[in-house]
Amino acid sequence: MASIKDVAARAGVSVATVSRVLNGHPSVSTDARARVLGAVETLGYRPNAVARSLRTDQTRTLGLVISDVMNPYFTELARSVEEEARALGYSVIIGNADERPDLQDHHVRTLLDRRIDGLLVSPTDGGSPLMVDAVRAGTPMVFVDRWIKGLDVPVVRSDGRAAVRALVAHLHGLGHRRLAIIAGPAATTTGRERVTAFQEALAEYGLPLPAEYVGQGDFQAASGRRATERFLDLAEPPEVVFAADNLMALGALDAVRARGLRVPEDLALAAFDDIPWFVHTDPPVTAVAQPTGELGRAAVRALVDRIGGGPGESVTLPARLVVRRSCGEPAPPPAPAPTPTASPSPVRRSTP
Amino acid sequence: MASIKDVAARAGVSVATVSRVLNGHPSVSTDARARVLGAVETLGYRPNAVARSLRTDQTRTLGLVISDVMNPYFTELARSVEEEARALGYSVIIGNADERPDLQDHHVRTLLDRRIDGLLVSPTDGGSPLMVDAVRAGTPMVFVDRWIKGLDVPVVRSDGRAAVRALVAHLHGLGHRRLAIIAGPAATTTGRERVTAFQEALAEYGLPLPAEYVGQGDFQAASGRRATERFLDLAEPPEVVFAADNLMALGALDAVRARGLRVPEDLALAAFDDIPWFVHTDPPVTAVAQPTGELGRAAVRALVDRIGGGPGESVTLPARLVVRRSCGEPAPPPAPAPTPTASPSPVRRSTP
DNA sequence: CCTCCTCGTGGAATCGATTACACGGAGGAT
DNA sequence: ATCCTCCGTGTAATCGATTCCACGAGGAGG
Repeated sequence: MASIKDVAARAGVSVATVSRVLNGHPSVSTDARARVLGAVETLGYRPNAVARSLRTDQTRTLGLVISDVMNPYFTELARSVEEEARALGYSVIIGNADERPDLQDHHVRTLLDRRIDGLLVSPTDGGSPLMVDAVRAGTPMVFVDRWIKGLDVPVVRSDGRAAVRALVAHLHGLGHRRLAIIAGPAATTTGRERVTAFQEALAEYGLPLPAEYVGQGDFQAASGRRATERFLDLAEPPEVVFAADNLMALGALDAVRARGLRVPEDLALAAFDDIPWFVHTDPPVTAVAQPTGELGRAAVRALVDRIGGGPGESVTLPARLVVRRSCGEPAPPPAPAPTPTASPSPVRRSTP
Repeated sequence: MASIKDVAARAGVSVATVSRVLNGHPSVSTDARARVLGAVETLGYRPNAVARSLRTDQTRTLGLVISDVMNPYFTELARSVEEEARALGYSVIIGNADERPDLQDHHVRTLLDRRIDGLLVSPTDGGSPLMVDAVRAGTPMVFVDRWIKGLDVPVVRSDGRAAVRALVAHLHGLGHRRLAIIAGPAATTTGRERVTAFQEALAEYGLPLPAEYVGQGDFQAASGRRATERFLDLAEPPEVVFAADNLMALGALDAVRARGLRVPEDLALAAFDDIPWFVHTDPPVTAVAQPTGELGRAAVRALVDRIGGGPGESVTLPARLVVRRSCGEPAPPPAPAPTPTASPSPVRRSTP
């Protein structure tokens, strides 16, 4: 592989001049520039990013550590992050933590070793010492979706409270009174917040949330299934199950089907996180939709701002309710337009 | 951030000794080793991977360029690739080409600039000059799923012919005679192969595949929708549509639903690539399942072998048919076991 | 005509590691 | 007692870029 020396030799100039041409420095004669460019062309020279990074102490790379790539929500997040980063001249290295703190640490460590310029994290747990140290050591970091308390790190996330309130209103309007939730891990902010939001919304209608109506899940399909089975075994099972993420909703669907029951007739179902597949399930699933793409882009912008020495502002965007058939709403009439029915429920604009 | 010099100073040894301790060289006294390890600990030192890569000319990083991260098949592939790579001591940088040759080139170029040790590609098109040059220049490369003709690069993929034959047998047994296919882009091997396999299987039953029963898609949902609409507009529409990937199957489902028709009563549906969601769609979709995880792992092993100077053997694994309800098969009775019904159709072992 | 700037250029230091080579001392063989 | 081998260690070159500094040439201004 040709190096800058080869280019310099072929162009009859010094490596300094080659570097200047490549970096657009003004102090280069037209003649020298042309010769260098010619040599670059004929040699097919490409600068070695490793050497460049060592010297400049920047890699123009961002790290993204997410909890589960197989979760469509995070897949979409990763995609929007990469797009925005590319637009700003950065590459992204994705680390998949699979909801495992040890794997999360592995990826954070590897990313740090590679001297990425900044780190985007959706923490799996309450915060490992490693991550805390990295923040203290001054690694530019931004949390996305989930976050860790007590760290001075910008957070980019969505506020689902209004949408959850709209969901409860929708359910209440359909006559449902016994509502249950499958919670996420208590170690994650999203795991706790969604339960709180649900509980608060229920309170507005004078509805209780008994302990046996709170299932414990881990954001994976299997746990949603187990929790739902437990609900169905109750002396007085709930009429509705609200799953705190899309995979657990899938597990719930499994559980209902395995017993030969039907959604929504025997048990209604709603989910946090909307994904394209929910349009095509049997029945289509009512969900709280996050502005995933926006979140990813805002997170990258905040991180790049931090890297540049800025404050890196936190951003909170509102989620919205998407009503489909899984809670008992009559199906929309078969229309030429196949797009999912957006709910007419109130949608509040964010204030960052 | 502490460097090797700081460690050397604190331990009272030279940088060479520190390096030797870190790399497990035998020629270090127990005393020196202890002091170095102590200094590493107190300073929280971590070797700079950038500097190390520059010197050793290896990054212990693999590049993976896939056609579409939002496609669950590729997501799963990426995940298994990362797992196997991690087990072998490598990191993976994923590039998402979004089925766009220019984006694919962008990622290949970036990856090459970063001096990744090897490249795993599922080519979007017939092969850009960039990729051809990289191969000629000696970049260790392995194709996975799709490949490019005429290059001496190992290919890890699955052979769907037996499964497609089993599918056609299944359809024929259900009485279907007018079978259509939504093909992938002709520029991809998988786009062409799946049509050929389908056509050959039809021929075995003396069934034709008229030109108007071959829809042209691009592996994205929208194209599946358009192709299906065209089929439905035909004077004599097909009884079955076979989509060459899962996203186009989703589009087909959309199209059928948008007309107020039903699957499988009005139009049966089958797909190439099985994904977890097909169990939960309305109706559950019959699909040809690739051993995705195996493919990812085999691809990594082949690539690492190449990197080590080995030949990097090609691998072909058989796909299998998973029968569900979208073609008219009666639903399996609601049983406690929720796992998808595996077909009893013949499965051939591969010969690499 | 001399001085001073500006401009284009090259030499060399530098980033943080790895590693070839040299060297001094200890221990074994003769 | 002498020589040869290891062994542990340090010095310094090296990877491929960027960039500070110095230097010579040429033009402008006095």
